[in-house]
Amino acid sequence: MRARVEREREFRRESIIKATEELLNEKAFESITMDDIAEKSDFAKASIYQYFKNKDELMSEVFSKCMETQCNSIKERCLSLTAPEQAIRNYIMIEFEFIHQHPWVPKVSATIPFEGFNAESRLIDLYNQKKRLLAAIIQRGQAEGTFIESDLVVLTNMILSVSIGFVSYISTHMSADLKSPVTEMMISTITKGMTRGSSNESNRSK
Amino acid sequence: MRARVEREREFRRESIIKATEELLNEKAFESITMDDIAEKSDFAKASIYQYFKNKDELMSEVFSKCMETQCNSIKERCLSLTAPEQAIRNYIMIEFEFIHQHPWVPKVSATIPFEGFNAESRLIDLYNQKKRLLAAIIQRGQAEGTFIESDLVVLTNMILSVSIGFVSYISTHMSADLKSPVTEMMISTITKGMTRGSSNESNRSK
Amino acid sequence: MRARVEREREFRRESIIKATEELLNEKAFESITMDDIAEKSDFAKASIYQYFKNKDELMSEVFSKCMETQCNSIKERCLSLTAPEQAIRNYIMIEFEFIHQHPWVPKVSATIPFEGFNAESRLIDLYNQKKRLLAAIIQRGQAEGTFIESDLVVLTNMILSVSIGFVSYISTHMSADLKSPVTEMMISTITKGMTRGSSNESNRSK
Amino acid sequence: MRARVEREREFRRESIIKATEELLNEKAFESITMDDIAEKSDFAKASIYQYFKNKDELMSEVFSKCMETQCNSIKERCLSLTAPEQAIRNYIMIEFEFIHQHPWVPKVSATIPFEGFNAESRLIDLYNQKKRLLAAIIQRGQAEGTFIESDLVVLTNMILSVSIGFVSYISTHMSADLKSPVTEMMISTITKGMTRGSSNESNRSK
DNA sequence: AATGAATGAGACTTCATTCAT
DNA sequence: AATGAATGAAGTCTCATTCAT
Repeated sequence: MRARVEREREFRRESIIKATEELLNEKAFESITMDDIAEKSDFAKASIYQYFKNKDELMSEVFSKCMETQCNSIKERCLSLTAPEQAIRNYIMIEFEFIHQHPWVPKVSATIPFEGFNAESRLIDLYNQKKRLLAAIIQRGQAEGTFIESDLVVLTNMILSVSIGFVSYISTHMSADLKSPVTEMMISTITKGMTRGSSNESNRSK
Repeated sequence: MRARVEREREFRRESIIKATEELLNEKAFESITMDDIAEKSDFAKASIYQYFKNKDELMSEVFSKCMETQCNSIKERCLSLTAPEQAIRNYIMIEFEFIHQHPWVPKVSATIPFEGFNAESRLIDLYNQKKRLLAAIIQRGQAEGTFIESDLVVLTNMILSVSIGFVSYISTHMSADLKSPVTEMMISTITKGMTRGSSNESNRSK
Repeated sequence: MRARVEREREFRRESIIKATEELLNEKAFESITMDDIAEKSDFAKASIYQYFKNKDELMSEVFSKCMETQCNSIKERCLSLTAPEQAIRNYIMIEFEFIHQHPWVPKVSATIPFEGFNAESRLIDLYNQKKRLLAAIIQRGQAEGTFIESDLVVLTNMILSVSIGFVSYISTHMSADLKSPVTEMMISTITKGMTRGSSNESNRSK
Repeated sequence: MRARVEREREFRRESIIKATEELLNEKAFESITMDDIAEKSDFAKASIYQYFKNKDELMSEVFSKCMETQCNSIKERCLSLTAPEQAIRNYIMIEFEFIHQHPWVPKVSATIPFEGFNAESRLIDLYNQKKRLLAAIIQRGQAEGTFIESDLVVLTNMILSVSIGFVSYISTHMSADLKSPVTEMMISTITKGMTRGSSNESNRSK
């Protein structure tokens, strides 16, 4: 009864989010209009305001949805693992896959938080959650003596940033193949960069 | 006589570009209005159109100016060097310094070329020039046997992308200090990643 | 249901067209602004863009509407007639009446097609249709031996032009009375000019 | 001394007028900008304001110049003639020639006086002068019994208007040849229309 | 709940005219 | 006298949001 109505409402909300995502793959964040979204989602423009307070909220929701999914993937495929090295590999792989499904994210991330965009705290929370998840992986690796002992925060931020860089490479220069040797090479480089006894032999020997 | 007038005109042009650059540090590319620029540059809005045909041209000019400067730096500080490893270090350092002076660039780069923005070919040319310069550095390193022998194009794109990642790190997490150990660490990581006999021992041994 | 909404929309569209027409009686085509139209039609400026893509389209529509009406009048009151002489008289009378209701037309016609105005082909089509209708009248008159045998195209264009001249007279010098002897005199002059055996006795005798 | 300066000033004034005239042949009256005129006349835009108070004055001057010339022609070639019929023929011929040299005039005339254009009284005076000249020709013809005896004012306005019509034909459909039989035919039609004993035999006999 | 219609606010751009040298 | 520079006012068009049914 009530439940079904509620479920339907949620379904329509989702379909608007989906339409927006599709648009994000086609054109730049700020040049997407409510008209675009209305057309793509097959709702009247005014109807969208029954599901989202305003454009900013809608956009927040779109981004949140993505990051939520990603956070869940990280939890599932990285945190439970015993081997820290493999966990990091998986983490990077998740970033790669992610970019594959949401190629517009790097563009948008680069401009968020930007002035005038009232990201709800939820979005920022999610970003921090992802960071904490990554930190947890690294910390475990350090505890087990697998990873180098640099400052945890620094290391986390670095991995995060390097990933963005690689991901930018992926989204710009590679079309589809996540299994290509280039991917493997990049993953290796990052992993080695933080594993004791591989790329940091020199450091160690000092 | 003529010369002075010309110089003054150029000076005013520059000051508009400068004002725009400052705005780019404050807000996103597409939400900067001609009114903003007018106010910041202390001209009447209409006056700006005496120096730039339209908003796009002005923006193009701002970007071009930056990339030109950067290309020149690369030429000066990387190409003449004998040691390829040092050249690469310098290249990365230039990227770092650059981001220091133009923190808005990564945000903008991530969204350019974006739909609807008619970047003049000059902008694209400059981007390609930078790529060619980097390729030249790498090629020399490969020729001398210093760098790993992966495909030149792949390697170039990778360095470019990784730099963007690091640079994104810098712009997000570090305030000012280019001399911090973190910077050094990042540079090392990249450099090692492409130098024979260090991070790629394993590859070599294969 | 659907039909009423549709009808109402059409009604509002018409009312904008009407407001524009009224303005055309007050000031020149190019100095009418969208603000003028908005005020006259009692819509917000932005609303007008829901009914017409842009100013040019609106203007085209206004012109087309007029010419369409005129073409229909010609069809009704000239083509079915048996006597060619009467048909021509009616044609001229229609031009007179037309100018009475749309005094701005000669001013606008004189400047259309003018540079920068993207008249849709529809407008040009209508103009040509009117020409063809007139030609048909004349041709019949020639076939029946009533009209002089000059080249059809030349004759058509001439009548068209002379009408413009007379109409310009009407719109400049006469206030309202279409039944004045002057009108009759002008109609006679034109009609005689093209009827065999009246003004062209001399030609005939050659 | 002074005189030469004065003469030079006049010369430059003329050259601006000439440039404007040329532009009038290229594009519509209201879309000609002071920038256009500046470029065409090889003056700086600001300089034009040293010769003409504003755009309207400049335009007035251009039109006046033309009409002045035409009035002079009429005086020379029509008023001195003894035969009224020939005088009218010449008058029409002058209109034709005029349109040949200033094809933009009909377009402009059709929109003058238009709102917002402050034609100085001089322009209107000239227009009235032309009218008086034509009236004088007709009056003489009537006095001598050559022309029909309709009301002088009406007849004058008619001729004026019909000329505009023919001239519109000329400017639209004929390229260059003023000597074509069509021209002759049109002149004949008008002349006959107002000469006793030709096209108006029927009237007379009534 | 859904939506066609309406709109205020604001974006970019143009242009006649004035200012300052 | 000549002109490069500056600009207020105005024009066209867009868009997120609200209103009314």
